[in-house]
Amino acid sequence: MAEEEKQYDFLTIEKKWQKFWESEKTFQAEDNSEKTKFYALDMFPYPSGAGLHIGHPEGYVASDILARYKRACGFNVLHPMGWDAFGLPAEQYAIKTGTHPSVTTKTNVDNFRRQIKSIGFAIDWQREINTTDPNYYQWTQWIFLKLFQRGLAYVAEKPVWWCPNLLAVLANEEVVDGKSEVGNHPVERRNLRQVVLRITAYAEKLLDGLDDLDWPDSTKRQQKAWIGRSEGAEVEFSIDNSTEKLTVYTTRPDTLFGATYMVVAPEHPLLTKLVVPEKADEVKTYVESAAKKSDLDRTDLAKDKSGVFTGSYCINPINGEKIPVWVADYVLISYGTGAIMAVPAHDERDHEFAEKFNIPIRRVITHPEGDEEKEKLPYSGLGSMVNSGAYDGLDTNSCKIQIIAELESKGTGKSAINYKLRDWIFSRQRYWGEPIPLVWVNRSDFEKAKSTSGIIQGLLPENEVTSEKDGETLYALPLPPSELPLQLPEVENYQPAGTGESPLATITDWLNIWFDLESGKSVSRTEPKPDGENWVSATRETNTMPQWAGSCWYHLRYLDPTNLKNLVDPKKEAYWGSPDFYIGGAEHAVLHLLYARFWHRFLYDEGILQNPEPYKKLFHQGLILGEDGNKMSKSVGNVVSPDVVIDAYGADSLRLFEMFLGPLEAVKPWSEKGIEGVHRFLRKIHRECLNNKKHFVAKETNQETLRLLHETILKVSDAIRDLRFNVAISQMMILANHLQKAQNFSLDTIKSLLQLLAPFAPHLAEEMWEKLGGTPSIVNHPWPQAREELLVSEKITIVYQVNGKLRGQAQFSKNVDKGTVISAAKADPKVQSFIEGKEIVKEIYVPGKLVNLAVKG
RNA sequence: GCCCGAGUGGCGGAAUGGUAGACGCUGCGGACUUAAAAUCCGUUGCCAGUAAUGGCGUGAGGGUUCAAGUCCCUCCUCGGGCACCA
Repeated sequence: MAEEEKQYDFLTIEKKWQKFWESEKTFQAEDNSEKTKFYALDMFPYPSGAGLHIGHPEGYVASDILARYKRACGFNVLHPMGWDAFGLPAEQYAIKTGTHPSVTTKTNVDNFRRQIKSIGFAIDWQREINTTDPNYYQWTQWIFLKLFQRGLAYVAEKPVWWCPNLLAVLANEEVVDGKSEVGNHPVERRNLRQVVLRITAYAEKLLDGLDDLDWPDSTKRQQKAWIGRSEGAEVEFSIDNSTEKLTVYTTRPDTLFGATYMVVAPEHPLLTKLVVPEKADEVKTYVESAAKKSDLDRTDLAKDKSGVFTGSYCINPINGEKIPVWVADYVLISYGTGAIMAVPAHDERDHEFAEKFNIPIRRVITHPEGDEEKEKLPYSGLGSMVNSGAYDGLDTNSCKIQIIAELESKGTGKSAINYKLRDWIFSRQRYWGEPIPLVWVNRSDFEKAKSTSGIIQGLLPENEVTSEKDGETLYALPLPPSELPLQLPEVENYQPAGTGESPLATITDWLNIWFDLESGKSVSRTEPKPDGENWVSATRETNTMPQWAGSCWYHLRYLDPTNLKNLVDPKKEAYWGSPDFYIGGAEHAVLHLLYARFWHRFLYDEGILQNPEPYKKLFHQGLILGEDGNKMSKSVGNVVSPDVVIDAYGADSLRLFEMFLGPLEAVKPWSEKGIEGVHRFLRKIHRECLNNKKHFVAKETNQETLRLLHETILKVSDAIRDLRFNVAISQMMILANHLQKAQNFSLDTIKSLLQLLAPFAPHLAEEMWEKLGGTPSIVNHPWPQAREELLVSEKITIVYQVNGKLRGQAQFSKNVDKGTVISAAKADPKVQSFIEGKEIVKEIYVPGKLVNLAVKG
């Protein structure tokens, strides 16, 4: 019987406490609380069919430890979970099997929820959200309409990745090495009608906002590079024998005297006017071949530059020099003005091009240290100006300023700022996404909408949004909030239209509607036109939103997940604010985190939120690799499922080991043997807790035990705050090993250890806490406080070094003076053998730590 | 090519400029057991030595310092990001 009781029956224990937490609502966050809030957020998962693998919980365990720790410290903690459930896999499964994506999604969510619950997180499940729930996505649509109203959404033909196999347009991030990320199919470029969000309008704000964020430096750097701000000038070149002007953007106006040719991108609007008749055929062939190349080909061939002379010349505004204009695909139409002045002496790309086509290379900057003649070109650094007329002798930076001033005074240039950031293509030609709540009408109905008083009138952007369809210009009208959510219609076939339109384009009774310009109501055109003069014929937008949309604002919905009137109640938003801790993979460093910042800042500018930034503190957990050191993947067959691990060792062992594996941010391999180690540790805790012969009720009497306990409290608390969970666990192991060896120990001691352990291994901690007479839940008991005065012992060990090498040590009372220690060190026989016959040049004493004798000879 | 980050035993990893290798895994030896499992005890960086002990050791080389895994410079390897953005 005794034997049986000592078994660590983790499966029973874990189930028991998960039930307890659920029925007692232990982790329910309070909306009206006097307490300080703590909001821990995980990047919510896409519920795939494959279920959770061992990497998913890593971040969740980390945030859970913080959540439980903060709770024990008296905070009102919010730790929610939800599902980013729109996305391609469910849609592709639907195409294959005809199963509605919502069915697949529900199955997958149920499985993910079961798995996550089995790990025992302190999650407030009453706040669970799902981006595919119409009650959720109506607010995603609502935010879109706000963006539309403010002129931040428009429609344009955009070259996008088209995958003939998936029959879908792919986002850049879904294309890896010229293949689709899903399925690895070839992709090509195609111009398609897209809804676009004007994120570039927020470039400056998104850049500036980074400074105040407590984020990993590398992530901030990535966002900075992605936004890619540069300062320079726009310079206007007149075209010889033409009234047209060619404007270029350059970051190096100082090198203007070194411009020996110009380049326009193949797509440049002035190109046709620049080409002289003799060159027409050659240029036409070149432009056509460039158009056939994808961006990938164009960058792949970066090493081999190509281009054609147009036959035209520009006039350099600074010196009147005539310089030839070329067309070359190393200049991108999408950046700057799509044209450059080429300075081969001081730009690597221009240099390569000039060498290939024998264009003159003129140095205008000397290297500050260089022997001018021997110096290698291109040189892109700073120096002093030469061959630059009146600017000779100036340093690069002042030359920049003065040349811009001269151009400005002549009206042929001005300083300018450019960004690499492009507008965000926000539409997907797919079924399984949020429908975009716009309808399209003809010009006269649009004019009528503008002059019809009613709800629509007030929701129109300042500049109309138009789109060409079958030669006709259509005008976008928004649905009013009262018509949201615009739900996905049922379809029979999930296959995209194949024309580059989504499956929604094939559902004519959903697509074609009567639309009331006054109320924004709509009915299918399969019905008779309703009475009233403001009903017009319209078609719905058939694009759906990208998966990023739902995740742009989910951190807000957790604060108020069931609110039907507002995206979030302002009072709740004021209390909870933004997450105090946000954890997720570094793969989202740019896209998700930039898009979410954009939306959040926009909502802040709209006065809906109190704070401009969504995620003040961000952390990326490192990847967990397979036991073989490779990335876990089905094809390699090294995937470890949490279900299997929990079955064999329990959720507590899983949690503990994921944290013990190494630093949270590090990439580290899984190890089956390793989890046995932490499992043994838990068994040891279990055994020591139940070994009541060793327990006594009075305060801890063993000074060493007491000291070690408080050292452990201190170290574990610090380590949790610093997210150094592996170190925290090591320290608890040290204490557990000590208790195991001790004759006996106080109940206080072991109960304190259980409290420290509770955030890591909550089930076992609860069970043992209860067995030792504590009232559950353990998280409701205040976190132990370290008595630091106990950590200063009466006796200190001082180390003797000779020339920095350890040669002995001795114990002293803690108030010992320098002289005593140094003489003791010199008297030490071992130390003596190393200083004998040598001259002591220096005596170092680090109080309480060591003596170092520097000797010579 | 450019910008980051990281290199510590057989392995995962610890170390406010101050005793390198905590803690865990593995291996080895032992206790308990009829035996095994579980548990416990000891040991485990390398070289020399029976041992005491000594020498060497944090990717390589140099430097700063009484003292360097830690700071500085150069280089190598690995990982991540960007990559014709003028």
